[in-house]
Amino acid sequence: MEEKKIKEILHQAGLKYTPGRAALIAFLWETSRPLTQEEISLGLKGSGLNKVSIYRALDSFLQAGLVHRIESGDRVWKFAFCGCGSRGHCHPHFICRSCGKVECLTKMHLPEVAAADQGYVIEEQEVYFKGLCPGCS
Amino acid sequence: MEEKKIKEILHQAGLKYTPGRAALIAFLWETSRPLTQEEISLGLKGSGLNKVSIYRALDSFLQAGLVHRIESGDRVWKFAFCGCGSRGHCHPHFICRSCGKVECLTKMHLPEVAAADQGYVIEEQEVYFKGLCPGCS
DNA sequence: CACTAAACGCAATTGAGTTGCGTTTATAAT
DNA sequence: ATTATAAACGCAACTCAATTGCGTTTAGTG
Ligand SMILES: [Mn+2]
Ligand SMILES: [Mn+2]
Ligand SMILES: [Zn+2]
Ligand SMILES: [Zn+2]
Repeated sequence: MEEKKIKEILHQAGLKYTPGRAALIAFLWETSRPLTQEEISLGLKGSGLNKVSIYRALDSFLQAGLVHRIESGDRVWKFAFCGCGSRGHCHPHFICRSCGKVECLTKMHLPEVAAADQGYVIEEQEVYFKGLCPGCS
Repeated sequence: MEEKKIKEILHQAGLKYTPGRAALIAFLWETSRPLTQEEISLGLKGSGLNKVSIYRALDSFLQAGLVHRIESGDRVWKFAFCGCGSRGHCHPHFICRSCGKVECLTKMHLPEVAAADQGYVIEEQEVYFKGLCPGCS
């Protein structure tokens, strides 16, 4: 992603532009798959942020609706860039039980939620498909 | 739940009958809502199992398909009794963003999964609705 | 250039869940 | 009933992803 676009995204979210955040966004963008903090740290190598700063940047991105957060069963969060603006999820995710990889199924859209029982207000939904990915099946 | 039924469930799962496990199953059964280890400990008071033993019992129940496990966003697992036998989930869950309560939407059934892209094997799905429960809306 | 709030790095902390290990108990064979 | 054995249990110590505190640096504004 071009620096200009990243500057625009951060500015629109009311966040300061920093080299670390730019690298983080670019990396999430090009990977286009939910990543753990550790994967991000490895991917960014020296040019990147501190572990704590990665979590804090991702938190602010999450608040701003720039990323979404996945918990795929092992109590480790994964983060993916998401242009959709919604704070929730706009597509289902696939989780491979063998290699643990998580994939955004961006081609699929979540159905409009049918009104639930009386009194319930449904604001967002989260859908996971679990099984084996092409590499593992 | 009657003791006889619990004995039968445990035997069928290849697990020993113990007072602690019986109390655990009975409590999950009567609560019929996903509970954390801490909630279970509080609910069972003195008559119950040690924290570690609760986790170990729940693990074996999970393997046997007697319970299912929910991760509702705060990195704390919740467990609910589930007679359906499947190791996965047979219904969606509702998560209240205000009070944190989780509910099994047993009246709703998960749709048959449409065959995904080539190579993917979908074994189970997990569906969460997030919003406000009747008490919080 | 000066100012300020936001962002950052490091070290220490938190807490849900796990592991090791010695003891107890359910279950089935004798 | 007695014994044998594997499963279940309790306690203490541990793991490790994520958080917090705090002093320092930096981006953005004027
Ligand atoms: Mn996604
Ligand atoms: Mn349920
Ligand atoms: Zn895989
Ligand atoms: Zn609520």
